Amino acid sequence: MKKTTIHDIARELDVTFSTVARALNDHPAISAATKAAVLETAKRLNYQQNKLASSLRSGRTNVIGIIVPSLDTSFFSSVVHGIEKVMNENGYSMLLYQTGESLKQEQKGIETFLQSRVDGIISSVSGEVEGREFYEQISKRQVPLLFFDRAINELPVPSVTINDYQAGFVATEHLIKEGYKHIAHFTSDQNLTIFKERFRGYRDALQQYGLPMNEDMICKGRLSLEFGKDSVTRLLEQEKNFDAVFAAEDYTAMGALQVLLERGIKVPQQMGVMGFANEAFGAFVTPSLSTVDQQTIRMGEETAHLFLKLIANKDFYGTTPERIVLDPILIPRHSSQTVEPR
Amino acid sequence: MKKTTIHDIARELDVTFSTVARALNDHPAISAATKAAVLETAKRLNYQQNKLASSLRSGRTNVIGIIVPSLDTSFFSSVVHGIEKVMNENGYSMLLYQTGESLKQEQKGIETFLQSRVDGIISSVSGEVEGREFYEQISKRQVPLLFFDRAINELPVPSVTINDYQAGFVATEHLIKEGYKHIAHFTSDQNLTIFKERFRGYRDALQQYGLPMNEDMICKGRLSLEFGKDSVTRLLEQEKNFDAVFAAEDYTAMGALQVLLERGIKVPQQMGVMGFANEAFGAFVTPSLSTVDQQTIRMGEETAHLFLKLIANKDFYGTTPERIVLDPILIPRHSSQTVEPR
DNA sequence: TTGAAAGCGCTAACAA
DNA sequence: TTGTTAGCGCTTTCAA
Repeated sequence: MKKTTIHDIARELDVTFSTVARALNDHPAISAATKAAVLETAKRLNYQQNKLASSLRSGRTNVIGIIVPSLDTSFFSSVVHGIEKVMNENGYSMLLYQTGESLKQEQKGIETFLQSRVDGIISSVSGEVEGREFYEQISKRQVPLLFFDRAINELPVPSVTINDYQAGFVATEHLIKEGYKHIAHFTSDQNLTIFKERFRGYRDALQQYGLPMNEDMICKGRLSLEFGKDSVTRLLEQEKNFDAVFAAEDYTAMGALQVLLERGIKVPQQMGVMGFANEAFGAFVTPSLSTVDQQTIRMGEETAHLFLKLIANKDFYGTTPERIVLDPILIPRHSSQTVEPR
Repeated sequence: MKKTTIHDIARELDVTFSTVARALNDHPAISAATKAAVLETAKRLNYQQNKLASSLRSGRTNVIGIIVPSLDTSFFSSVVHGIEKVMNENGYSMLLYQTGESLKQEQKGIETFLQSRVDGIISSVSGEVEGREFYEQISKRQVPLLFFDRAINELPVPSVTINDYQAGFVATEHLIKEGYKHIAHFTSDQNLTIFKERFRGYRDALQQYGLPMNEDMICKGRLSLEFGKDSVTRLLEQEKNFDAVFAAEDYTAMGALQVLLERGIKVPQQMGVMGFANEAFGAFVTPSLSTVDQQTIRMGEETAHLFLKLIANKDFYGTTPERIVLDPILIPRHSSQTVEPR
């Protein structure tokens, strides 16, 4: 079945194709009669606009590209959910690209997006190592760019993030106020601002409350259940003097929690545990896992709204990039709350 | 900055633009020298192919459209993860559309995809009520279509699903073999095959083992933690004679589990609980939640592979649709295993 | 209100 | 091996 074009409709009605185009696009200069006739014929012939042609000509695609490390993560899929929802309501479609934390993939994704002439790119970067020059290609081409969660602070790009420093601080402060004094920190070995900031918050909280920070109690690795287990096991076997764990991610915290319980160490009475990200399981485990919520869906929505606001303004690259910083929400649960005095 | 086109490169090198096009597309009939020169100039001028123009002309976009109810669900985001990964490796980009279980959104998504001239559509439908004629638009236009997880069996469309009947059967059978005799079933009120099949499996397992099915013990509603809590509470308060719950979804099972524990009912000794979907939390709760794994990432990969295989064949709509059915994997955990005899 | 015409940037068939 | 030519289907300006 050959596809119907505006020419087919024009032929059918004995008008020119530009009249048809006007009718279809709600152009003001068109008689109600022809418009109705065109719409009727379009429907009858099963006409469907060719966005490729229209975009090629007009220079707008109404498509934005989204780059995330992976969708197989509740955090990112949840943010993407929020972004898509809002963008969709505003007439945009979404091209999606997963990088798997690989810089090369990230570059490939951006190239594809640029070639597809997306109207904008929203990205959460893969690790801030060298070789990010390709982001400059985006600004060179004047394509609106936004970061969410993981931004490159050196670049003048608008972003929506949460205050990871504050998050690290309040998480640690909470543990301190609950009476824990020797708090270990499990974090990522990835070179990402988010983790450095959480660490900085942890460090400053200890300092502010006059507690010493012990380098031995900082464990870095690939965040995961296993890493949490291994790290806490190592600390225990080295007989380090610690009474709480603050992990930069919930699965890691969960691993620690499991080992502690297996070994008969009482949580929260003997040891406090604090995670990060508010994964669904945290509320269900026993003891329930204290954590920090990152407002994922809200982050997605804010990102989309900021994007829409910024592209409404002609001169995207002429204005100082707006950076929205969301507040993290501390979720204290049983793994860190000592009901009885110790 | 004006965008570079093949014409700019041609002018620079004093050749025609078709020579440039050939060089860029690795056409065999081109001298090594010109090719090198073109590539060098292209890079120097920051050339980037315009896919809109290329697709418009060639009739292929290398884009596929994916339709899911929501990404804010570990199941769908995980499957999409798998699909994107494989499709990306094979040179496809992915347009994403969430329906929020709304038929109208689903139709809108499909229309957008068709207008964008995607090379194929992969969809998980929103509820099999009336008004699905728009799917016929897809076949009319000869656009390859695939279903995953939620298929419309009446349509001759290839699909990748899991055997929900078998899943319902083995889950129930497992409970029976563990000694439970009065098994309640909590399921969705959505009119979806997947839930009807799980229910059918449940019913047949009871029958096969000579256990009566009691209509009072079938609860239908919007699957959620709350629904699980409410349902089990109601059964308890009505003093129904039941000793196990098989929920068609993990959060629902979790709700039931929480209420049981709160009321001091021992799981699994007094009551067995079985979920569905293998959500992350199931492994971490106490007692850990028995469930059925749906092989999400594998489902995504299989879907992508089937799609690639089918479009390699010219005549997509001429061949009988292949339906791949994956086996569910029973994951027995503590919530259903009575270690000691009862 | 409608028509005519140009062209977005590319692919691909045919000719030289 | 390279050039010529004709569109793909639409938007948009100018003219009638």
